[in-house]
Amino acid sequence: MPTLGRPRAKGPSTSGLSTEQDILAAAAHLFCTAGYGSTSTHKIAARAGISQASMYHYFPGKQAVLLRLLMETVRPSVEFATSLAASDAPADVRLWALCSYDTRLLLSGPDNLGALYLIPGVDEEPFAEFRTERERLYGVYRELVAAVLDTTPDLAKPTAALVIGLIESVILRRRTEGTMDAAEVAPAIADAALRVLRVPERRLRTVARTTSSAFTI
Amino acid sequence: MPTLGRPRAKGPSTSGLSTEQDILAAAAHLFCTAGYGSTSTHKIAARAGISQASMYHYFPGKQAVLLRLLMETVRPSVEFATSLAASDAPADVRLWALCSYDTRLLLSGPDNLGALYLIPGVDEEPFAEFRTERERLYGVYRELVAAVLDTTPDLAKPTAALVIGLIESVILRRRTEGTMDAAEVAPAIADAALRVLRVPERRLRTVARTTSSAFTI
DNA sequence: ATTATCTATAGATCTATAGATAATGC
DNA sequence: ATTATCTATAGATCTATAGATAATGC
Repeated sequence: MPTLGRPRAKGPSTSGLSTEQDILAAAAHLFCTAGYGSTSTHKIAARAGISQASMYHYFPGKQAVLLRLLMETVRPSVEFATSLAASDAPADVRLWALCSYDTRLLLSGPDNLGALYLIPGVDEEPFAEFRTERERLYGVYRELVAAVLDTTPDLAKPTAALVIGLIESVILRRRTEGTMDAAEVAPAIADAALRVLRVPERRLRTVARTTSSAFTI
Repeated sequence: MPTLGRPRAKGPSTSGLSTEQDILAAAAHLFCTAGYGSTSTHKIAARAGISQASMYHYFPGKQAVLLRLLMETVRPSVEFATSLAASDAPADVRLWALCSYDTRLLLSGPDNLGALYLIPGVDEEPFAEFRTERERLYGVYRELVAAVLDTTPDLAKPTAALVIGLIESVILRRRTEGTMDAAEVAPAIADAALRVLRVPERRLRTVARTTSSAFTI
């Protein structure tokens, strides 16, 4: 798009994306397949179709690229979770919707972006902003689980951790099994989450049917 | 221990372990905290208390160290799973035992060794031996889940994936939450696994009690 | 003599910066 | 003039090997 500046040595972007997006896409792919530590700024730039030095025009380093990817990955989940507050649907229906939405998200796109959460170092200071967002998401899970169990978010924490674990396990599964059918897996994960909360089978069948009509997922 | 050869420049091992074990322990720690790609042979050697070059006396490279760690990590699980075949306990009791055993294992030790499974590249040729062992473990999960559901291992595969996902989610949880109480989490995970299989609550309470007397876990 | 270690190092790779250049905009 | 790119490079780090050395074993 931008017709300004010196042209790329290896020809213009074939993706039609901005250079910044080319860098992010290249980094996403390499971080998810080769790993963060094994991915050099040179490899990212090469895949993005620019020189290594040009990457620094957009990002001060590899870490900044990762932070952007993390934020962009967690944001849709947080937005959907927050939007659920506006809904007046029952808690189990909302939880089912959130579980299946997040599972779909983790299974979508060409790269296993959820795997970015697994990168060591994400627990350190430079990524505090990401962890805050993720905690917001976890908070919604705790509130919904608490509502289903008819208890407080604090007491629901261990059970919410099981539910979150089920969702995030699709990251590992996508790693080992490869691409999966989201239309099949997402409802299965959401069902399993409610079963962990001891929601009766009768009620479960209603919830799954209710959800598709109450939300756009 | 080995009193042979030139002494270490930085003094003898304080761990009392063999040099090989020092290397494995150092690598395990660094792989789990800093990540595989960001860990150099120099850093491993430094932490093990030897020179970088000395590492090559024991391992032909970083990759060989990882393979050894992977094999040593998966082996106890496979052994326990295989030993379950000898038991005549009901399938749900055996599955509960396997789930809680594996969870305990993942929560044990100073390092989050399960995180080694998450390293990109483990799906490649040099680690085929590890994946074979892990498939053996997954096979037992599928058989037990099939027996509980009264179906075939092949049809039980998607449900077994949910159970395995629950177990392995403790790897991610240990990453974000830090050390956890295995005595509390392991039974909770095993219970959740059976709930995913729709085992009735009544039966679940019996299973949990039966297991502790039938197995050493 | 054998062994486990060491020091030294060649060659590869990686990061980050300096400074040049090839476009468009004014 | 401004911009996005480039080339070049210094300095750090990393891998893998060659060859020396400081112990014990025979």
